[in-house]
Amino acid sequence: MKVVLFGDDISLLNRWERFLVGYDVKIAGSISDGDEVVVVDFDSVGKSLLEYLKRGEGRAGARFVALQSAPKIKTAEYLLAAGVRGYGNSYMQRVHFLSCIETVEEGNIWLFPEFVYSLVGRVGGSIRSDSHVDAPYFVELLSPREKELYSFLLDGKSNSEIADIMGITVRTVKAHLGNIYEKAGVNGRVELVLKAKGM
Amino acid sequence: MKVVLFGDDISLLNRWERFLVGYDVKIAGSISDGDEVVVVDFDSVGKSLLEYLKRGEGRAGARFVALQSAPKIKTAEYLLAAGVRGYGNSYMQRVHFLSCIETVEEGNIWLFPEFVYSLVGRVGGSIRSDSHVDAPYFVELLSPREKELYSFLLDGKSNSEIADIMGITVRTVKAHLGNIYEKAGVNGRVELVLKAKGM
DNA sequence: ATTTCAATTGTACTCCGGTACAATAAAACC
DNA sequence: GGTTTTATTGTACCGGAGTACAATTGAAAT
Repeated sequence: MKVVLFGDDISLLNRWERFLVGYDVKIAGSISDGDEVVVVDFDSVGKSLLEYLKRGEGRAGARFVALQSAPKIKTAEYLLAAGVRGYGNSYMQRVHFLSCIETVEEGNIWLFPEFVYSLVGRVGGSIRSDSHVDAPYFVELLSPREKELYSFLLDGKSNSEIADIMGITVRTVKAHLGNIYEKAGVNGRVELVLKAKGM
Repeated sequence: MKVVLFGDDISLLNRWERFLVGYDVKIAGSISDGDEVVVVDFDSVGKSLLEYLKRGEGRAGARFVALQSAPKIKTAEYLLAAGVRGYGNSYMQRVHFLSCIETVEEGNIWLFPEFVYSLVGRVGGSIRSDSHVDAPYFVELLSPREKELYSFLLDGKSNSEIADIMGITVRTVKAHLGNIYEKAGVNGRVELVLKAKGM
């Protein structure tokens, strides 16, 4: 995954770069477009980002994350409308910073917690306290060992990788998988993964 | 920070415990209240949690995070209304899991990305003006034909089924798939589906 | 005119996944 | 005690998926 950092505050860029050990990181002199997550220091170069987005350029690949020292709800709304995928605090902890990068890389939207909270507050009227909780799901029917294997499968592991991790043979992996498919009512891995989130 | 894990699924509790290296972790036999983050396997002990929350006990200290193998928006709404502070996927990656714990510990609300997205959608047109946010980013890079094929793949169709539907040969299906995998940066079907679902 | 991209297809091959035969042993349940 | 479930494993086989070689054609952009 490629991450581009953009801003005038060198110490902040260095901070982010330190968080991104193991990632393909570049510090950019200007906004450009590519298949990458672009983290922008909104305090120093917010104008450039807004001009760039207003011009409607570069909608093909880059996912923008705008970070600000004191994030505001109004700014969040504005940036979301402009197409930014992530917005939050420049100085947030590493774990949140990485979660933000991964979330945006996966195509989702990442927002600072206070904004999420405000969204929940705004739609509170439609959050019902008597909502029906869904019926049992096939995962509840799995044996402990089957569940363990299922989690590795959802990590994208192959049968032989799972066998290594769990200290069993590939043959046993297949046996468990056969049981899982039967309980889930599917015919193979792809169907199972599709079912995993009710897709 | 104290984290309590509660559920009947031992492999899942072990998974979470592995993520929480460096934290003060306890695996609980029942729900109790203290100044701590309580992570609950909603699939196995959801009833207990709901009963506990309905009784209105323990509002002083514990912050509850409910995780489920297939999180749903309705359930998110229900649990939020009941006072749960975090809700998401039992099998999410470590970076998101830790971010969730930290966010809830800080007094904020953590929600799985699809729900955040739905909240953004509900607040309305003052935020959303950009329909391309709908799709995972790589989808925007696909040609029309590739997109069409992608949709059938997400329906769980095999290569030969897709070939029949689209009136092309299996060879062409494979060629398009190869292109899609390259644009998505994955090595095969399962990885693609996992990526499509943001897991 | 040239280049690039999209769409299509063939041959060939390897590997992985899934299933069908079978089996044993232990634990839990009736 | 008998039955069921869970966990484990072997042999064998087939088919699907994915990739590496290659190619042609048409449309759009330069």
